[in-house]
Amino acid sequence: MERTKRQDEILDTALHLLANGGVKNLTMKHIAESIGVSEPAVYRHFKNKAEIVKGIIEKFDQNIILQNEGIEFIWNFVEGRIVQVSAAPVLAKVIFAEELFAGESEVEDMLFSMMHKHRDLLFKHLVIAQNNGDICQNIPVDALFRIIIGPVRLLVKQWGMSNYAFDIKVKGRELLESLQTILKK
Amino acid sequence: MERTKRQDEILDTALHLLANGGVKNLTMKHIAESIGVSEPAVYRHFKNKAEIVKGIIEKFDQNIILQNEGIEFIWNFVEGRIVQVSAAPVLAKVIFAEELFAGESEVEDMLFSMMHKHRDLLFKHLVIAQNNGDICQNIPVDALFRIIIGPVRLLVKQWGMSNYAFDIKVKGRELLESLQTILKK
Amino acid sequence: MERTKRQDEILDTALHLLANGGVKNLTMKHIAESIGVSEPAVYRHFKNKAEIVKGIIEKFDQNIILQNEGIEFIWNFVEGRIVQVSAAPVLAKVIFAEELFAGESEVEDMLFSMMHKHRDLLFKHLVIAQNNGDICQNIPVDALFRIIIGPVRLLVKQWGMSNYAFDIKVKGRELLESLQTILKK
Amino acid sequence: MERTKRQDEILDTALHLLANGGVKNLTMKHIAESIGVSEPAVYRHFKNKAEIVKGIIEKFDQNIILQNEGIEFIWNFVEGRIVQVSAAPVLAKVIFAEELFAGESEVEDMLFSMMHKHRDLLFKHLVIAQNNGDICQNIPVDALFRIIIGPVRLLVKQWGMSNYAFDIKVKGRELLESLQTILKK
DNA sequence: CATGAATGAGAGTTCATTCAT
DNA sequence: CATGAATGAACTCTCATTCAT
Repeated sequence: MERTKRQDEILDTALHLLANGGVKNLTMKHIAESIGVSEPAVYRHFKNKAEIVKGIIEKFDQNIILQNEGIEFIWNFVEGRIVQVSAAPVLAKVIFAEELFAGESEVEDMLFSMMHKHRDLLFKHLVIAQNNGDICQNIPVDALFRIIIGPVRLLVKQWGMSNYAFDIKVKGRELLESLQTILKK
Repeated sequence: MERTKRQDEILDTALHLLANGGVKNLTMKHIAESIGVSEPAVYRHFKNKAEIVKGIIEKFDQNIILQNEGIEFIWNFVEGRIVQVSAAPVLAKVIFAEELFAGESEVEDMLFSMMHKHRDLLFKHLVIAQNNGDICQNIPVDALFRIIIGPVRLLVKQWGMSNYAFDIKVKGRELLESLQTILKK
Repeated sequence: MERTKRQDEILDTALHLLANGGVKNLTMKHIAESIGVSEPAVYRHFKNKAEIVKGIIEKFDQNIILQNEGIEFIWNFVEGRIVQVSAAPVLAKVIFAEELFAGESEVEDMLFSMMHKHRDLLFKHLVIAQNNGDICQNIPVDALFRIIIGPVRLLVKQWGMSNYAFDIKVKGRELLESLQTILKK
Repeated sequence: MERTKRQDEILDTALHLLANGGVKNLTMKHIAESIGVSEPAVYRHFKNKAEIVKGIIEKFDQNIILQNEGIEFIWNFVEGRIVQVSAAPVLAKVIFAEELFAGESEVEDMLFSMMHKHRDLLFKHLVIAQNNGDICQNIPVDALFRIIIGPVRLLVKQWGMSNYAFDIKVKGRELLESLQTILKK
């Protein structure tokens, strides 16, 4: 889905509004004001507000590097999230806040399927990693999944909620190494 | 803060509305309708909507059993969360959704200080556990914190988002044991 | 369907707005202004604009006197329309303007079933009248129906469009007598 | 007023929009979409929306055959309406719906003068017919006018509202013969 | 302790129209 | 001859809250 310059501008603005002030801050009026046009002008570029929200969600979808396999894929995925978020800090405030869109079923579906896509992918590579002996085999895959992704989500959330009070790259690396240490064998 | 019967009823209703339909579902009108009174009647029991939201947040505060120390405290805390949530499933849909209240600074502060209170407590006992040799010492405390709490939060969230599709007690136990396994020594 | 005083006031106002200025004049803002309250206040009394429109339509439904039969019923019906309209002249401007509500399917259905109810009733009594020899028998019932109702509708419409430029009771009586004259035998 | 091809296309499209969905369906956006151009493009061909509406109204004006006189003219006029409408069925849905344009005074005037022109013409020939003894003389001319035109209007309206559920030529002929029967002498 | 009625502010959206290109 | 982008005005409707009863 190709986007015009204005569409990108709107999505960017919307993301920022969402990050600073939550859902109740994400209004068409605020979007319009932020980019300096009238409200109806926004409708030239997005059919309605829902389309804008969906546009934001699409930004959450990390470009997963497919060339890796097994344990490599896992750590790459983790690192990728940290890089993605540190490159666009506002994301930290909303990327794991699925509840923000509760009640808007179309958006909920998007998020749900995105979550499942990622989970299935990670599961697959976790199994490969276990079979290759690159990761501990004495704990179930779903626990493994939660033990890896849970901390990453929490780290990102803390970074956002603290208004970027620490260096997420440093703490991200620290977390990654810690995970590698305890999940070895 | 003592609560009248009606106040409890309102908070309960509000929590359910929030869980099923998100923030945009938590309106004074819906609250009033759900408990079968008029809107002004709700104002007899709570000064305004913000007070209701704060009342909900207070419910999140887990009653922490203070008699334990070190590693015992940690695992108890984790188990406590699972018990709390399985006893009141709607909590699963909102308890870790701090973003829901973004923009309402008073509420944000409440959540922030609650999070910090828990974190400080866990930090303290994690240090004790490390000093006692009950938990691995080769990873930093904050990483340890994230590796324990992150997965718990994710588990609870998945349970809520899946509409309680699995037995959280079983998966909670599984997660606890996995954490104990990998964090030993 | 019992109506409160305010509801009657709103329906009355709405009817007048519709009559003077057509559909594009029938806005919630105009209704609110006309009765001297704010827009939201109107929503206390009607769930939405559609309910108001439906309320107006219900007013079109003539109270049909059931005690008559055959030819008596027919002429009574015709007279009833004239009386109804002369008692509430604004009706003349909208009562036969089914097209006003085109596109609002729920309202269209209401109008359609009301039209059919009246038509069926008149058909029944026209047949009785023919069997009794009170009306000419050499023309089909549906033509008879159109020859009686068509002129009544046109008369009412002309009265409304001319801004009540003539005495509808006089012209109504004239029309009635003319119909009786030509449809005799 | 000569019309370009594009202008005819626009008027045709507009007429269809008006017939299917009423006034609220007749928007510049819909017109533009229906003929596959942008909105500003429509303004190349008509100064504004009012001009388009006026263009539609002009289509209502029946080409009256002037060679007939008296009773011949009357029946010809009636037949002409049926032919006109059966040739362009969408007309049936709007041609007698003067209320559709209520509030747009310029358009109202057009309709009013068109109605009067036809009425005056028919009056003139009705008088001739009465003088020639071709039609009953014991009822006033305006009643006669309503008794002839009223049923025709109703027939056309019923045909449109029923979505052309019957053969209007058959029913039109039936109506015409019925009128001729009862108005004889 | 509760209600009916009301309100200002603001939500998302659509309208006819204009202007630079 | 056509478009993309924009706009002021207006639309229906919902929000949290207040006040007289």
